[in-house]
Amino acid sequence: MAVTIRDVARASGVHISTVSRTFSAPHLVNPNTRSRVLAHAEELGYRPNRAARALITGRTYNIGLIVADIANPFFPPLIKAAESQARKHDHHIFVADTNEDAALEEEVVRALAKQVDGVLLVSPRMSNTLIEQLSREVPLVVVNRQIAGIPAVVMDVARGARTAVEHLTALGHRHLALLGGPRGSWTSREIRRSAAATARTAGAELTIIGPNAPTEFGGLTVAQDVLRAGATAVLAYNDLMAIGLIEGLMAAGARVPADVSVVGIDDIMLSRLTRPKLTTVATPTAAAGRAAVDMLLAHGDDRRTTAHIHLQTELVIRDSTGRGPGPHSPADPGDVNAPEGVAS
Amino acid sequence: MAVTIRDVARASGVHISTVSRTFSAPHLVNPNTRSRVLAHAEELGYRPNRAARALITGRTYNIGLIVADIANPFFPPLIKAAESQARKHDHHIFVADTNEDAALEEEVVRALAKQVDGVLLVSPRMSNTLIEQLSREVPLVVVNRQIAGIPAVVMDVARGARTAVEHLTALGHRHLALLGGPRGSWTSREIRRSAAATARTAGAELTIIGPNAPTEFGGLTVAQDVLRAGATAVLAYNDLMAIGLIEGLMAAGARVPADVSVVGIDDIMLSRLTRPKLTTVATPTAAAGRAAVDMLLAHGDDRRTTAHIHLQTELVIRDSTGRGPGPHSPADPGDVNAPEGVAS
DNA sequence: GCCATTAATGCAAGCGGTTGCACAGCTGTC
DNA sequence: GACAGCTGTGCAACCGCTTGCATTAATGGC
Repeated sequence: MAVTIRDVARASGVHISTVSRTFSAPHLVNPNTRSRVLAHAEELGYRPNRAARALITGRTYNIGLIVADIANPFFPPLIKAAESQARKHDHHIFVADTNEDAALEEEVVRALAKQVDGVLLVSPRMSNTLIEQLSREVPLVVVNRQIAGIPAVVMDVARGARTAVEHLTALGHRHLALLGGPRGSWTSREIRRSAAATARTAGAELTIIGPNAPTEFGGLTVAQDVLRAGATAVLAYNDLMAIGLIEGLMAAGARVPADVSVVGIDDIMLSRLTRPKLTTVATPTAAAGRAAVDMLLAHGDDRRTTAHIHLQTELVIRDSTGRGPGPHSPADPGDVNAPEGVAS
Repeated sequence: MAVTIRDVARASGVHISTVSRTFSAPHLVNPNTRSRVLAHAEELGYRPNRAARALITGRTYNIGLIVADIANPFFPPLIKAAESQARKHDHHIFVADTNEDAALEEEVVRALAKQVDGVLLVSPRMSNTLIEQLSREVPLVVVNRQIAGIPAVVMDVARGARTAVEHLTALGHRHLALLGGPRGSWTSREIRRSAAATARTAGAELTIIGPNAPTEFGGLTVAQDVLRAGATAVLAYNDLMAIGLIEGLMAAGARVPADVSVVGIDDIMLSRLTRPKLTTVATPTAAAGRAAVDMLLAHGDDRRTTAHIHLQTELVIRDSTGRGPGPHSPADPGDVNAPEGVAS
């Protein structure tokens, strides 16, 4: 049915090994022969079977990409960038969604291991130990997690969280809440650590709420907790939770940002479009996707590339944060509230 | 390095064919032998190499999924559902993003053909002829396109467009605009055909604007065209364009829905969260992803499954549509505008 | 108790390629 | 003109696995 190397060999009157070399070691074949073979290959529509090739060479030209939830708007830009970068290097991408389930992550890595050159683990939920173990079975690049000896791309959320908390305390907020992310999230721990340290320095109180599902619903359901805690400003694990929280706060009669300020993390497309527009910490997701693919492909060359790439984050101030009850720092503009802010 | 069938055979003291049969034809091997082999396989961490198996059986247990733009929020829920459904049947999914480029679609299908059992072509931009040709090289299931002889999953956008236009004319709008989608989109043509027919029946005028990029920016840039045309209601090819259009209209000083009503299509998550909340035609994207995978997997059994599955759409009335200048149908509630509608 | 079945396993070819090695023909050197 | 050294190609083994066929042992019918 499909055209194989044998068909091309027969048509060109050469041995299959010559056809093989025409594609994988062109300098070893006579230019005349080569062009004849290429012509016949073209005519027959021949394409080397990558799986067959991989059987011998060990290179599949495939990459596995494992994410917690494709439908979470944080991931698609990363997937898109990774796919595009991979294809630039003639690689294809397997995408798997683990539904925030650590056990499933392990299973999928193992299932994919044999048919990929490496796996990108984005925001994994499983333990470091397990990741280290898996990295002995298949080349791994981890995004949003730091593990000694494992190549990683991390976004500097700690700095992002610090900037966000400083923004809030500068606005005069003295009682902050932090909505934690899912259990097992390195990012969530980083944020908590950094936010706690920054709040302490600023002399502000910080109530931790969570872990929570990193979804709109996860934010929606803790609105009452935030109000009950008496916080006037909230930093959420991600934008989705921040948006859900705002919905929940409004439903409870609280105004954002007049009564409660909310900051998200990620700067997903949504954040510009909700009302009030969300103040958030922008994370370079596309760059992370590209960098992770690059690391994985470089990995093949020198075995022990265990570098960690750090990507900067940036606070984007929009309309969901405003003055708190305390004195605000004059350095910070007081009227960050948008004129088109939601009606009170 | 990796453990192969030979390692398991050696450990179990049987021939490799017995190990092979233990996994792919268990009824042919003695229960005692089988359990012994399984025990050793488990212990060694053996997993059959799917690529090697595929070489002989022709079944890869992989599926290709080709979309125009992963970052377009319409696609992720579909991808997620397809991936989940595929994994339920022990298949993995290659995801490729073609950036709305028809030529790239063809290239990717061909590149993937040898290592998948079939390809899901979601909202393809290439020609029917080319799709027919490709379907002779690899099993294809098309989503959002109808081609005789090719299995397809289509969402009934024609009906959705009709319902949307009827909604608008019932509100008293007499001059409508339609924002077309990208060139090559079957959905876009369906919408146009249906909207035109419905508008004619209702005696309303319909201005067609497009083709356009199916993005927020694509909607934003045609806001002026809409105003210039004098339309008081707009049906957009998708929610993203509708949202961009609303931004553009507001920037130009027009109020939504007071001056112009806007209806989108898709009901992406965003649509509930923007202000005003978007009236839109909900399309069953997750169901489409599942159905497409099911069709592809069934395809293997009886060769000529060329059924077309039709999925229903539904108009979701929110806050972006309101009364037009003409008489409105009493059957239609007049006060669809939300109380929290954007300030005038 | 003999023969035809049947059950369980081994053997080996082959899926579509790659690659180390052998070999033939040509070139250039002395 | 003999020989070393290329260059270009063919040969055959092999990657990890499946599968038709052969082989052997055990079973059952009469």
